[in-house]
Amino acid sequence: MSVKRYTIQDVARHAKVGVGTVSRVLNDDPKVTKEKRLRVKAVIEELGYQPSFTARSLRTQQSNTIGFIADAVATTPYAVQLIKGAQDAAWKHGKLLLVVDCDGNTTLRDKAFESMTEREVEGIVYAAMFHQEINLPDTFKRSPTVLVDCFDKHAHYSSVVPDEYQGAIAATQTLIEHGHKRIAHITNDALDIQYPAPRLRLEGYKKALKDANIPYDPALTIESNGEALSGYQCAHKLMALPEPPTALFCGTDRVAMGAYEAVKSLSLRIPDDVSVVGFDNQDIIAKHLMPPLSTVALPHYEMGEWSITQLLKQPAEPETITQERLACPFISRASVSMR
Amino acid sequence: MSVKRYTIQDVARHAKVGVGTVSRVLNDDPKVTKEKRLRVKAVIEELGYQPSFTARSLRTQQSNTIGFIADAVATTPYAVQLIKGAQDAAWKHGKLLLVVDCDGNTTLRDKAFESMTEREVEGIVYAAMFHQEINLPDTFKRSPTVLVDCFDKHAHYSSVVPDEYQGAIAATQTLIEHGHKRIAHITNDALDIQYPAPRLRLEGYKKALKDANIPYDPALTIESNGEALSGYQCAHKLMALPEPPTALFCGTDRVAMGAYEAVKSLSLRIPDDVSVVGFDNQDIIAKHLMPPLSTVALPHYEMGEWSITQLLKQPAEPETITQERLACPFISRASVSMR
DNA sequence: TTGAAAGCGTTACCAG
DNA sequence: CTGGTAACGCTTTCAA
Repeated sequence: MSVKRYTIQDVARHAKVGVGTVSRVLNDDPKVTKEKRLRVKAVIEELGYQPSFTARSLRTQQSNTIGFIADAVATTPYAVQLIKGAQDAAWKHGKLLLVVDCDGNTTLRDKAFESMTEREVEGIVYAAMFHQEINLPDTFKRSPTVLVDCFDKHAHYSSVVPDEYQGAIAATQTLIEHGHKRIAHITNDALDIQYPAPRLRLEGYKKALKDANIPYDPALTIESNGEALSGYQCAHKLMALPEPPTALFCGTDRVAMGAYEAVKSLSLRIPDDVSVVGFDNQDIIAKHLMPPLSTVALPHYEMGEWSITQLLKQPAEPETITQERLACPFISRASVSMR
Repeated sequence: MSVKRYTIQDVARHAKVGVGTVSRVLNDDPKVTKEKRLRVKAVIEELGYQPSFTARSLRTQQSNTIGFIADAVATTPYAVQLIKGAQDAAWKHGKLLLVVDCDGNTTLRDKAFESMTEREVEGIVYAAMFHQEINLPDTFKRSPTVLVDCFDKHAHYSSVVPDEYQGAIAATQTLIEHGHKRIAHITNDALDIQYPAPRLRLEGYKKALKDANIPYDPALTIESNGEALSGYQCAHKLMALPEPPTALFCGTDRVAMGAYEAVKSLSLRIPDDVSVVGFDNQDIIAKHLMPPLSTVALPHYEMGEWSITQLLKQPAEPETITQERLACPFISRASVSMR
């Protein structure tokens, strides 16, 4: 299978030049005569020579490799976009990603970190699979690291998270602009637990209401666990209210999926009788629901991209720790209509 | 940020031994006196010394790194399981994965391949995101390569694909065991295109019917494009038949999602009035549909695992090219009931 | 502009 | 058992 590899020596010998010259050709050093350059390139071509990245790394002390540690890819489809964004950004800089998913296992996480620093990665991005506070051991400070979809209590690392608050405002505002006044909100988790997403989404919802001078009616916000079944139940409760909502702002697309089921079971139509918007933009749900679901997107790809960009400019300004919030765009499909 | 790294020389000096000894300690070479071993270990600890993987790679000529090229991760949530399976298997052997998603772009794919061989990866796994035939340039033969969820026309590489045929048999059989005789099949793509999945699933369906002595009724198989809306339309056509089916075997979970919608719009109940089974086991759909969807799972995690295992045993038996088919287990949820 | 030679941090061989 | 030293394949001085 894998053939014997030629070395720079072989190339030098064949081209009858010194290794230094070959190296210079490889690195596009201008001070090589055109003639030798051509000769060397010809030999490289002929031999199918490929420089050894390892040797180069050792010599230059840079690996052109970045570590990507994912928290719990297994349970979420978001990871893909996150990795993709990071990977594309890395690729643009000629770097590759070493990916490991530690699946919530902190021992594995720390070992992965070690394996990566051993390989002299130029930095590490640590990605959680949903917005949360995390606690990294101090070891991580030994390598530039940036956090994605999570943040460190003590703000020791740069981080990027979705702007849930703004996203919720956008969703609610859309509903308001469509003439809705009784807008319910099904939260995507119990509010007494400490995840930021459900809380921020609720606050965004309230803020949009307030800005539109619509009084906040506590009866219209109801807690789900983020799953479809729970969404179904919540929507039922909501629609059974003396003065039922005309629009449902669901904390999650999955919840929206359940809500769809509920309003349909009541022989009501979406969006004619009730408008619904989700949160997360899980393609597979949002696009395939009938009608397709308007929702707000989590900027996973962008967060992945941002993390690498941030990492790569870190050496220049090592002490700049940035906490970034990226916008959650509203994706308009067909589940919202004029009241 | 990243601190100055100590070298093996530093450790040797501090411990007052030769570098060779330190190296031996690092590699658990038994012939080192306990005393020196301890002393060296203490110094390593004290200094926080980490061996340079790069230097080691250069010297030993092995990178302990495997390349993973994904075809089009972006459009599918399956990728995650695939990567996870591969990564877990690699990790067990002390290897890490260099991941790049080339998004269907063959130029990018070939460049990624090159970047990887430059880094002297020990092999490459190339993963398509759905079962298909592919065509890799000859360059790939320069490194041990194994194919996942796809295969090479000329069988130049080992490959692993899901056993769609067996999966379809399992699904259909389950329906038959539940007393169904009029079982429809909504294919998950036009059958005149050359993807293997829809064809094999159809064949499995026919085979199961035949084994149960149920005559195959062409009116009961109908072509969808694999999407929910199409599934909805197909299901409607099917249910409008003079003698409508009592069970729907959908070529895709998404199709099943549409089919659910259709049967519900007819005021029929699942599974009481009609049973439905899907294919793919897309958690996010299958688990959250109401009722939860019985379906057949694609063995993505296992395929990922298999690919690495295969790769790592390749050097031992370089000429063994294996074409593997992995079982698609039937996942029983709540959408099938006794007739 | 170029070739020779000195490292980069390991491992592995070779004396001792 | 151990220390010294020669590679591994490259980049980068340093003279010429």
